[in-house]
Amino acid sequence: MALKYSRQREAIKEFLATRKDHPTADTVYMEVRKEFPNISLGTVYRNLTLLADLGEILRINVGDGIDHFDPDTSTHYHFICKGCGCVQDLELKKPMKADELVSKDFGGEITGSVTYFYGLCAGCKGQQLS
Amino acid sequence: MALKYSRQREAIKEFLATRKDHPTADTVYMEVRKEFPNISLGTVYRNLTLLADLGEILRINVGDGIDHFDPDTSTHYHFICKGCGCVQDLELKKPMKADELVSKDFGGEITGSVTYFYGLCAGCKGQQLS
DNA sequence: ATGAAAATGATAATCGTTTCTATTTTTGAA
DNA sequence: TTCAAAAATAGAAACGATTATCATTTTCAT
Repeated sequence: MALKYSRQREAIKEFLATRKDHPTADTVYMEVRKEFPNISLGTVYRNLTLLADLGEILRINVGDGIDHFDPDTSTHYHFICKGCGCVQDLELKKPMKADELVSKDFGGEITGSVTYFYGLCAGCKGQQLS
Repeated sequence: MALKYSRQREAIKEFLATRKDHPTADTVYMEVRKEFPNISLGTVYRNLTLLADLGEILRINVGDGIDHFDPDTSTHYHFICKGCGCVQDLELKKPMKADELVSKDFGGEITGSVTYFYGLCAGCKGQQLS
């Protein structure tokens, strides 16, 4: 199971690095296909999963039932627009220390947490009808 | 689109009310089938979706790709065990006011947020091999 | 250059969920 | 209590995202 180089995987990683909009596997497929016209959708899925397992990218679950991928693995938060469905990165005044908030009578062990924010993005908020 | 009574919907709602473990549609199906042997899986899905839309139950997305359902619609948090996959309710010392944390330069509007906690439940923590 | 290990493309399979349609229930009014 | 329209059902087919299969191609240490 030693990792071997592949041009397709490199193209997938490089494409994702240029995007801040958290594309889906299908979007990655459509774009990378411009460079590799007969890359397989299976190859895209396989490599996205591999990169996520290696910790080089993030797989995020925004609630639309489709996996999105994020090249930024640093601690940050996500906002999902209920209007257009777009996914944006979000700055917090101070990062939440979620595990410190948990009541002590919880018998298990907290190792992490994920928070998603919902609402209307700047664009959708502007074109709202009243 | 006026709502009409149905025994199946009532059975689904009643069954869900007895459970604190956030069952999936399939689990609900298996259980309700004991009372209605030829209830359809489609009926279960249709009613769970309807009840969630009415706000009588909660549809939760724990990251395993399967929708779970929660009869408790009050503000509370969820913990997902990485060991056994179970979903538990979680008490916080004080509820998070997530939207207050968002930086002011965010142009959109935050209407809500969801937080999931991950780790090992009490049971899985106990039987851990070292 | 060679061959084993890994990756690929193409396609089939899987699985949770939704949709379809003909039939049955519910419900309110005659 | 009948009756018919509206809503709900069972059963099955359809769907869409993802994963698995497998024969072929690519990578890379020797």
